[in-house]
Amino acid sequence: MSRLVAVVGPTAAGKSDLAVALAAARGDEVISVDSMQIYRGMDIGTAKLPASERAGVTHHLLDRLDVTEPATVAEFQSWARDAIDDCVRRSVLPILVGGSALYVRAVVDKFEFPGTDPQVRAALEAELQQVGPEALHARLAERDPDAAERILPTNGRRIVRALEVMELTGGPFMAALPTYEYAYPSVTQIGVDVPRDVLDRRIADRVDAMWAAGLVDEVRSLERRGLREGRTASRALGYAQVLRFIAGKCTEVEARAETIRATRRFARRQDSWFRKDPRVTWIPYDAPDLVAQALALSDDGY
RNA sequence: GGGCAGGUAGCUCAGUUGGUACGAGCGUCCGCCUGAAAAGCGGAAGGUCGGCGGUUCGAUCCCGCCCCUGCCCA
Repeated sequence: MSRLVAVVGPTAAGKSDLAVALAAARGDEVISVDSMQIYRGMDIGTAKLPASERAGVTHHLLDRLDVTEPATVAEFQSWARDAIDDCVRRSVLPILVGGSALYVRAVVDKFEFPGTDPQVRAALEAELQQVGPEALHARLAERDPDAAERILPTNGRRIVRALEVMELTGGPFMAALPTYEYAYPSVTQIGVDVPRDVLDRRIADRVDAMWAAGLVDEVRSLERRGLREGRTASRALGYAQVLRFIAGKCTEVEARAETIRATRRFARRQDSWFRKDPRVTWIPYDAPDLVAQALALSDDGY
């Protein structure tokens, strides 16, 4: 019987600290479910907990990829499941911490990804550039009306993926998320609840702190390691903006302001994603007994 | 005291040669999302067009006065 706990919520809510506290309390381990902390060298901008603040708790799935390597959900899913199995085998409770909502669901829920093929993908993407999303959408409508119905004609990305899956599998593309169904016998999802105005402030403060901590230098050195060519890594909040600044496309002040704006937007997207999941139990971020409450919830699985 | 520019959506600004504000970007709110998800995409709500008076069938746009902001002159 494998149990697991997941700490979720928007960025800057305090998930990492809570997860460490939970793990430290019982000698358990943390599994990071984060699409950007997976990158080596992306530390400041991803608010990766420094080893010194991990209280000796083992963290899985940090620093796995090079900045030039693309990250993908499907791949991450299998890594995370391996990490979970590894913990379970040793009778350690895996504590997932994740702000990447789709990643969390892909790990925790029954979630299967059809394959992918670089060739097919590249061809479709080239075509998207050429003819635009509407034309591709029209084609999708012929071959898979249901999918076309669910995907807006302006969303090139999803249209390409749908067509790719069709070519690969010959079957239709499930253009909708699966129902909530855990892939493990006992899962506890704990949400860290922060009011928006407070969160907005925390985000601004954190971005300022990142700048003070040397984010710009971090990006410069990662740029030398190919960050700019990294498909996913180059898009990370803060990194994308600093890259623009370094390229002379905006001022440093603008880059920082834009990072704050973009992070807030992101936090709202995360929030609406996690709020939708009725299985999440929310705890106020400033509850004096936050850790105790979370521990109690974690025990419900016994 | 005089001159000039300006006062239009929460913010920065377009615009109407007088006929119900086509506004835009950002922000805000809401939603979608299956191999880029810290990505990608969509929808909505916001305005007595600085105030008062006048001209006019009708003024945000014309006239007068006033208030506010910035710059210049004295």
